[in-house]
Amino acid sequence: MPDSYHHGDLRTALLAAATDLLATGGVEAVTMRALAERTGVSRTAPYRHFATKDALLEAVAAEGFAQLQALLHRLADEAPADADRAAERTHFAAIGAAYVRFADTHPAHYRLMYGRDALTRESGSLLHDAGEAAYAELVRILAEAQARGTVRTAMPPEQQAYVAWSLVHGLAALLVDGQMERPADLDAFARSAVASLLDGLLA
Amino acid sequence: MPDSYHHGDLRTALLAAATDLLATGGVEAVTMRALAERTGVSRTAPYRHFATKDALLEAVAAEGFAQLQALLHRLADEAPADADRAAERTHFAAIGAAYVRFADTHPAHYRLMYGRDALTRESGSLLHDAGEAAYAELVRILAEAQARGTVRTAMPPEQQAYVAWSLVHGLAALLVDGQMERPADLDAFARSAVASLLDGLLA
DNA sequence: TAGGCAATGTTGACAACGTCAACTTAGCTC
DNA sequence: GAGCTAAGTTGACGTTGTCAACATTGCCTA
Repeated sequence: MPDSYHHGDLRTALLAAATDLLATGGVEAVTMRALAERTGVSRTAPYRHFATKDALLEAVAAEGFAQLQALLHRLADEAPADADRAAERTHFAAIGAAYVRFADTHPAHYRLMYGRDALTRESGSLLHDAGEAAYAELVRILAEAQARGTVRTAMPPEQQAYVAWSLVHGLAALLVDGQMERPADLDAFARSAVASLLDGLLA
Repeated sequence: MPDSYHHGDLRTALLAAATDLLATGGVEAVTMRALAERTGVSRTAPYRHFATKDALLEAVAAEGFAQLQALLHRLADEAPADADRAAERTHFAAIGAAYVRFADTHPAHYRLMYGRDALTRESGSLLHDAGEAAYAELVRILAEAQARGTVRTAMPPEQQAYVAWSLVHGLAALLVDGQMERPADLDAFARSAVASLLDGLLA
């Protein structure tokens, strides 16, 4: 029912529009008014669905984390059945590279996910939980590998996960923030970086 | 000469005030008007010294990179004279931990340094050069170790530097963005993370 | 089937902010 | 001392986030 007084599903439309603007023009391009115009609605209509602009951005960021988590989950399930250590190592490297590729594909979105003010990140918040879930996925991956016995190390999986996460996130962040010269073969570079770390963790 | 029409050294005062506001209330607290008030000057006076707010923030960020570079430089020169590989490993780990500590001590400043829009990061800009210099410091550290022969690896130092930088930056970023639960002993955690990576790079 | 309530959307207004234009002041040079 | 220029001031404007008051609709109930 176009042109009706009520939109139908403004909330979803807003998130979609925000994601779009984000990809096109960065966070700065995401303004309440622009969103309203894009969704064909008046300036303040979005406030019926999001208390504040920050809340809306938080929801967008949370969506990003959900996607990322789903990606990791999918890849984790593709673990080689007959896992020897070398195969597992390669598999991990592939996951890490996929993580970096995600950031590389959605740079503005990725920045938003991690750039939100730390204050809006209190426990129980949408964003906190979404980020936590993505991290848990990493922990799970490492814990399963330890349980299978292909990977043995002194560090508990939670700690390992932080270290591994730091590496891929750092790589992604430097790339996305334009701080790093883009390697000729990003995928290969990410793989070898993760592989190196893995070798170290297992030493 | 207080209360005089001319301030004397407004540019410096502005940078100091900005750094202060940044530490106190985050980037959001840094507004042109607040800076003017802090330095006892009218709203638009800052524009005599910085063409735009972005330019001012860029200068603040560049100062941060300079500090970070100086820190790394100082630590690099403290390399153990009779370097065997174990000592060198410990030394690297200490540098990495210091890097993380820097971010932890000046969280908002650190975020500003890396969070500037990639567009303002063109070659030749203040910020670009400052970041580049800090990175060059890392490359130098690793190149010297390779030259001394204590560290041997297939990767060229520039690439190694990116990997190492990714790890410490990732750690710092996760911490500063409130995404990581703060480890009980941050310093020890950072050290062991860097040490693990090193082991891997040398394998 | 009519009435009413709650959800959703609209218009008008405001304050904060970045920034431009026009004007003023002070210090230094010739 | 005259005057140029760097540095500072006031006034104004457009953009943005957001509040308050009002309008419209869909749906639930009597």
